[in-house]
Amino acid sequence: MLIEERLEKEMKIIEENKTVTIESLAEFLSVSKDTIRRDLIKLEKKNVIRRIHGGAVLASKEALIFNYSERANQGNSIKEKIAEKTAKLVKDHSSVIFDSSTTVEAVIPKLNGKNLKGITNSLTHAILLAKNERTSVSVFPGKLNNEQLFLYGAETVDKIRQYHVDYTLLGVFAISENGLFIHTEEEGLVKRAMVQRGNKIIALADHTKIGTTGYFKVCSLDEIDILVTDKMPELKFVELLAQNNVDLVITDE
Amino acid sequence: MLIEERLEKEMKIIEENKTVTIESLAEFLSVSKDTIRRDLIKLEKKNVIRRIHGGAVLASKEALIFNYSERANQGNSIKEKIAEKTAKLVKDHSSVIFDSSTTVEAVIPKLNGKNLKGITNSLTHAILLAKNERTSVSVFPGKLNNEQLFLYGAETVDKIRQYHVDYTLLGVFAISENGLFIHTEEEGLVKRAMVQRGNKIIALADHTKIGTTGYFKVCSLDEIDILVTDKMPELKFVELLAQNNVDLVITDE
DNA sequence: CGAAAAATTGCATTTTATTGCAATGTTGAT
DNA sequence: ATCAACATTGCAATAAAATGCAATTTTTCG
Repeated sequence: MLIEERLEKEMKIIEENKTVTIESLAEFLSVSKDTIRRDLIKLEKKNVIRRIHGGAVLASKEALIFNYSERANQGNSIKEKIAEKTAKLVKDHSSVIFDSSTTVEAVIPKLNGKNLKGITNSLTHAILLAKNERTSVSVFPGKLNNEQLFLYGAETVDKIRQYHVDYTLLGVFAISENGLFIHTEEEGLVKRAMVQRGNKIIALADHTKIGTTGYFKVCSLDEIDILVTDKMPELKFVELLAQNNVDLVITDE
Repeated sequence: MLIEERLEKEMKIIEENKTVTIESLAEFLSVSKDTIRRDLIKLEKKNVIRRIHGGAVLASKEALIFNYSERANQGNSIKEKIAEKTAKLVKDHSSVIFDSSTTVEAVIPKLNGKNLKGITNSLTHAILLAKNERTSVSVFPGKLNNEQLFLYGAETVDKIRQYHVDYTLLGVFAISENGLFIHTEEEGLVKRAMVQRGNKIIALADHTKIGTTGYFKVCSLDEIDILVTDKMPELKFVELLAQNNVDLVITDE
């Protein structure tokens, strides 16, 4: 049986019964409990179930909140690797602004266990942050983008200006010698304000985004402190980063 | 049996009887009193019960609804009926403040199709509102309650004061001749500000909440305009509402 | 096609969680 | 104040979860 097929069967059973034991699933599907456990971990990562001692329950409310079609293809290893490295850069007991990108979102679960003050304009990020009980979360005000669930507008920008934090985590749409770019002004103005209010600016961008430009300029290269990416960029760009005092963190060794 | 299942059963029993002894729970569920004690500690941490010598009592009706019975009697509950009636009171093309109660949450899907400006301090409400494409949503800033995902604090209250809307939808914990009450100051201060900034205040309360009082006073009766509930209250209370110019809307006919 | 890389799976081992019991400390009704 | 009932704490037995490992299967390339 294909794994996907098995996961679907498991999901179906949990949906029908609201709860399930690992024992019963293992027996019903004729695989070991270990396999069931690993399956349930996968389902939990998609926020469709909640694991509990001895089994799992349906995560009805979570399911409502998170949009799975987008989130289903997790394990996007580039993003996960970047997230992993980034999480290590964030010291315990610090304050962090999280911008509303999906790369930044991937960082949040990796920060689990740290004592943080998290501030964000993304509703989904806020909910993920709230799962770490050691994190105190604040949310900026603003108009809500109904699709992507981030807050924006003058209110958001004004509020950001009242904060000052240790780190700003910035998801990047395009980065080049001309600076960092994003495709909408809406988000751009917010990101720009976030850059100005962070002590250490950490930009996250996979290699496909390096050397490209976009519509709205968020900031110039010298305004960021660290760039986390998956592959070593061209020498020319590496030198450019050095000239602008940007530390480069590469996930591939 | 899974622990979660046992906790649900315990909760159900407490819900029905308002109070319970450790002895009876231990016997009924065939586990030791020690286990019951530990379970009750868990439930107490979730703020749904209060432990007392020899047993436990229900913490508050509102807290109860937040967590457990919500899942159990989904469907045609009292809450749904109240939500249905409430939605009809909200005119198209109006602005609405939604407070963070689950009763108010139930109203949101029923507003689908209307052109609204929605403003809320609840992340889950905001996400539900965003599903209606004709609704523009704003979110108040503030500190996030990690359990129940609502925003609160001075920032929230300050921001509310900058708005003025056609309707405020208010979930109520207790209502009586003394006014409207909620069990935490955290939420109370926010609700109080919301009442002051709405043109028409619609309070939502099932019959069990009428004639009771709580810890923190949100406002007095004359500050609300409409009360939506499921059963006709005592004549005395109906008269009281009339004296305070509160319209009464009943779901049961 | 076919070899190398990656993923999957079950098993053994270590770590953590749950539970009941006993010893000791507290509470509260009379 | 007293004493029985209750609560708390530490402990040991058991069950489940996490981790590491090796065998097997599947996927990915040239």
